[in-house]
Amino acid sequence: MARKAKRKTAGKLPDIRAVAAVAKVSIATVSRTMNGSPLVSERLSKRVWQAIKQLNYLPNTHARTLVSGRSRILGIIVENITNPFFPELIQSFEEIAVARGYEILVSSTNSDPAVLAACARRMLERKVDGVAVMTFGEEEPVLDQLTHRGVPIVLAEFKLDDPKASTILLDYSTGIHQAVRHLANLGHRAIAFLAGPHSLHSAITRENDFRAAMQAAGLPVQKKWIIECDHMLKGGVAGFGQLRKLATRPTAIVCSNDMTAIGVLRAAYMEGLRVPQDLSLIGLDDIDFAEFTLPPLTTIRLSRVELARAAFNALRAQIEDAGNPKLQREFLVSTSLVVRGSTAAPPAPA
Amino acid sequence: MARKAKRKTAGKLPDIRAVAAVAKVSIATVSRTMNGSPLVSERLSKRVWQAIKQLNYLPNTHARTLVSGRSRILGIIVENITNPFFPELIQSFEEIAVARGYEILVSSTNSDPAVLAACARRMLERKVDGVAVMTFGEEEPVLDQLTHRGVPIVLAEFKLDDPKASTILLDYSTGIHQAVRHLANLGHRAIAFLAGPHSLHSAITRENDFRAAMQAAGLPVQKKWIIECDHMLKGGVAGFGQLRKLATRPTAIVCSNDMTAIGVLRAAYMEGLRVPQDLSLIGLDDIDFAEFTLPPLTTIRLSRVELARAAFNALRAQIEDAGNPKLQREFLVSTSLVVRGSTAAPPAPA
DNA sequence: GTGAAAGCGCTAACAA
DNA sequence: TTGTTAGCGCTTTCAC
Repeated sequence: MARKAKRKTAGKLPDIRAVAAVAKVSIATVSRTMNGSPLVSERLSKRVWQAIKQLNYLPNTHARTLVSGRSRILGIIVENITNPFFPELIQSFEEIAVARGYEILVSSTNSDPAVLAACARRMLERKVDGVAVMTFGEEEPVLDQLTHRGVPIVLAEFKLDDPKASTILLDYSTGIHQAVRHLANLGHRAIAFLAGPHSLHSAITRENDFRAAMQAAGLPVQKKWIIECDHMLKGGVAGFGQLRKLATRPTAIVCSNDMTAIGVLRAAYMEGLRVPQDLSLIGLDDIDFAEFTLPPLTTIRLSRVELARAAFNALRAQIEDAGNPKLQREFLVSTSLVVRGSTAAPPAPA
Repeated sequence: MARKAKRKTAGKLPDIRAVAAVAKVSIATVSRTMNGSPLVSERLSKRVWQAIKQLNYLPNTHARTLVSGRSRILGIIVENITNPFFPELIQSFEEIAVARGYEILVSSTNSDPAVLAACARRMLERKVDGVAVMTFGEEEPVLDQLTHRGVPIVLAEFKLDDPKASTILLDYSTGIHQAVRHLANLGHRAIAFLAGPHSLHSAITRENDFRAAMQAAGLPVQKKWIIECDHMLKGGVAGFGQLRKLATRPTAIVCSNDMTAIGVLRAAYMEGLRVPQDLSLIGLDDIDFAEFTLPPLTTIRLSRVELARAAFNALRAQIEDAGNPKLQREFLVSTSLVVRGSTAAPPAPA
């Protein structure tokens, strides 16, 4: 008997039954009201909302998820939350998702496949409705875990042959061609490229696009001037160091991302090299910082907002339009050159 | 009858019953095994784990949460994920939390109380076990929502008179005193302070500590040289602009955070002012970028790792040691000056 | 339109 | 040590 009494006693947070009791309706009606079912009469709906307010009731998402099978949680896995590109991406993604009634679960892998696997597993346990995999490479094997269980995913730049996987194609080519042409127009012929880690699809794509752009501009591609870095500040410093050791040196450097470029900026400064007078420099991403470096960085913009929106839309389509055979599964995000202060004509030969 | 058949059919993900069936034990034994109960014999435990592996079974956290009342999710609310200080903090917090079996839910408020309220609400709905509120101010009213429902929280720098609330005290004073003394030793007497927004406790504390440090160093505090900024890059530019308009100008600037200092660096450069020859500059936080600015930024380090650890420990104590009357509810994180290249002796008077 | 009732997958008494 | 069973709070048939 003490058992039954419990139900009535305080201490417990209000549940749907409490609301139903106050509103003098059934719990089904409360549920329907909260979920915006058109079947509920206005009279009852009003009573329900009032009871909800009065009790300060909050629905339990776990119970909801358990029965409905949908969590309204979206995962977003990024390569490295410490690279400002990603927080900016996460921010946009979160804004869009929250506005549409989704929660997000963020994970950063630091390019470690084991971490990725753990993330995927945790997201599976949390029953995410979809995952945006913004790691830009190295991910395929693990991702099967997700798609095999029917969880929609969206990848940047990599097509997975699975109906549950969508792809965001990044058109680096346009931006990189613009960058190389910009440099060529300024008079540069000796242009280096500090690439990202080859474990990333995106890094390889960017590098290939650079080669293509050089060719298109009729410029020679020097093998020694294409150096694999790590997309981090330190990598830029190291890459620049390697370049300096060479007998013949480039007059301009295109970097696979802004962090690398900022590292170069720092390294060049330490060596007494002036940017852009002695060396022209172009980044990629256009993170917020790019505008605040010394000099402000000329860079190839990759819009986080566009990317986030594409990722969300891809997922939403998969989730809410599941049956549709004509589902859009490919999205395109473009890039374009932003000219600031880190590029100029090459120094006159000595 | 069709109903019953369903249970056996494929399509469904394996649940605890499936595991029990394969292992030929009861579901209770499966549950106990997964949760590491010492009651399970090794013989059965082995069978269970094998079945789990065989079926590729993943427990449903929502079901778990629903019945146990604990979600093993920790919320972390930051002021602005776009300020690199916070991703670095989140990264540490996540690492610690995941290692201890917790998931994290991240939210960024952009200092908007309405957003904070929405975050708190969503976290309540997701039944988080605790929340680290790393917004550094403006938060009290909303936070009651959390504590009233028995959710432990930990605040930076602000004591809430609630048994469920813990506090992390940040000892800015030490670092700021070191900074001012460092400047004074170099010969500076005219030192400005670019403060953070007064809506933040931390900003006010930092400002007060600056005043105290100036006094302690026997230096005059000029009202006009204390300017409220916004802790963002742009704010630093603006604050520097205001300083430049003054008839008498400082020879050194201490900033309430690194972002502000980096903004100043940029603005000074645009005006042809050299740092540190013409102007000395000190930041606060020591974000990863600080080492890579031109010149490298002298700054007051606030360890994200320490802060994250303190936040996690505070929460864990509240959650897992709930009953304990001798719970530690105050934690201290220290700061200290890191001298790099943005400080030097003041220019000789003209 | 509304309500009654059957679970969603799991944990935690309690019984054996 | 192991199994049985009653819910956790909600959505969703299915009746009415």
